[in-house]
Amino acid sequence: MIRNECRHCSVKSKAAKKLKDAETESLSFNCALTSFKKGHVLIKQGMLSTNVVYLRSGLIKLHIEGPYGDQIVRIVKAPGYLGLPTTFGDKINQYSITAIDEVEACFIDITTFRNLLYSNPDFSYEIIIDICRNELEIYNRCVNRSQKQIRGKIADVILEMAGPIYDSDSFTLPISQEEIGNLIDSSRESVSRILAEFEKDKIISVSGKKIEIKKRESLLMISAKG
Amino acid sequence: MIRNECRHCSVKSKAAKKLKDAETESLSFNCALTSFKKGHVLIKQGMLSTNVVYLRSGLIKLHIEGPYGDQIVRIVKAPGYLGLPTTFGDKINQYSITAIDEVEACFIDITTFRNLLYSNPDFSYEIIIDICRNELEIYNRCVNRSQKQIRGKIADVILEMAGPIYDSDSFTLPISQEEIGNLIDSSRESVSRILAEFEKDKIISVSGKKIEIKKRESLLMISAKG
DNA sequence: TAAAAAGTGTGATCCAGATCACAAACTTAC
DNA sequence: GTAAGTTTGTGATCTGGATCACACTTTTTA
Repeated sequence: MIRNECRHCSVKSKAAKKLKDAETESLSFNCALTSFKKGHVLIKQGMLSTNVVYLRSGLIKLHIEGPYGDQIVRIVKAPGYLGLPTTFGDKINQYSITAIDEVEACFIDITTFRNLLYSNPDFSYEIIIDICRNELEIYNRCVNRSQKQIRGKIADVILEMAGPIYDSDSFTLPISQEEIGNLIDSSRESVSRILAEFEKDKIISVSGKKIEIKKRESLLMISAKG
Repeated sequence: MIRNECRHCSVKSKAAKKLKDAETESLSFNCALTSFKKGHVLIKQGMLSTNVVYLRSGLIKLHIEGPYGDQIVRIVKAPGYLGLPTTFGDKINQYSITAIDEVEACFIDITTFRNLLYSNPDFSYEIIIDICRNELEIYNRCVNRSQKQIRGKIADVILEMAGPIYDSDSFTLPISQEEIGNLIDSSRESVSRILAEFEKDKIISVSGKKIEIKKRESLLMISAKG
């Protein structure tokens, strides 16, 4: 399963540029870049964790088992770090991370990760920026989830898949309709009905899990009007 | 309005201990600790921001104007930093921060704040821990908001007020019923009805905005069963 | 301290979307 | 390739909570 060794795989962009300076030593570590297939659980809610996950490629879902079943909080695309909160708090994972696509990732020991943060301000800075972005994303998602109705939320999911996630108007849904329901707080049946409706209105075409956007403007309108 | 000068007011706990060492210089800055009264807007959605806010004391609400009105994302108690995302992203505030209590805060220039992060790993580390905690909080809030029904959500609000926020079974609600609605995604009328119900069942006693918890176990039960 | 504005209580009505109940299609596994 | 499991489609019914409507109370303002 292991594909190759991934030296400094976590140190990218600005931080990476500084690898030549005095701090190089403390930034060096090896981690095994491993690939996992769809469905693999990288982080399991309720379990003790001693690693941060660096997601090199692929898609994951961050989901929480709530009082009434599983809820997908968000879908995250590589690259990025996962499981940071556990690095600091009580180390029991508060959520699960599951691959919803073929995924490449490596596990970085918490201590190594902490040293990295301490020894490299650029790295810390990047992490902070990253988490802040997440924070904004989740705030907006919260507002959308509660203020829009199903049609608008499904339009959003489709646009997000086409846009940030797959970068194409034609893509294969990486999750089931039930999971879409868990992502937008609605039932499997409603998702099915709305998708059928969109298809009937020639806004999208559906064949199995393949979706193609036919009228992007319509989706944008539906998304905007709540 | 200015109460006093607040040297190093942002550098607390571990980071503060290191003030004597070589990095002291870069950590030194003055900021005016100011007090604001209830309703004062510290950060305004849509406006350009060049400051991070350090909240020294008091309570604020973080709220977002969505497609269908204002939604309170969360209520935050001092101490802590506010408005971090704006420090990095496009500098346009994505949300508003409004005092819902008498509040003491100071504004730290973004550049100063960045230097602080760069020059002090302990400080960066604390900030990361802090943001991670927020992240978890907001994830859980998301799940609760969508999986529980009104009774459960109101029970949660009351318990949160009594617990983390005021540390007493008897407190004065810092927000209106309408705002509680905006916090838990429900209407003003429903909040009113549920509070009346709780009072009738002798779970709480209400007089104006004063609330006293009579049967904490009942609230916990209501919260738990969704 | 009176008038205006903001906040609250409570009934009556309505509706988006959940839930139920099956049938059909698609995926795995042996 | 057939049986078992999983995912989807679609009607019929039900319901939590929104919305409307209006009286009452508390707070703010001038």
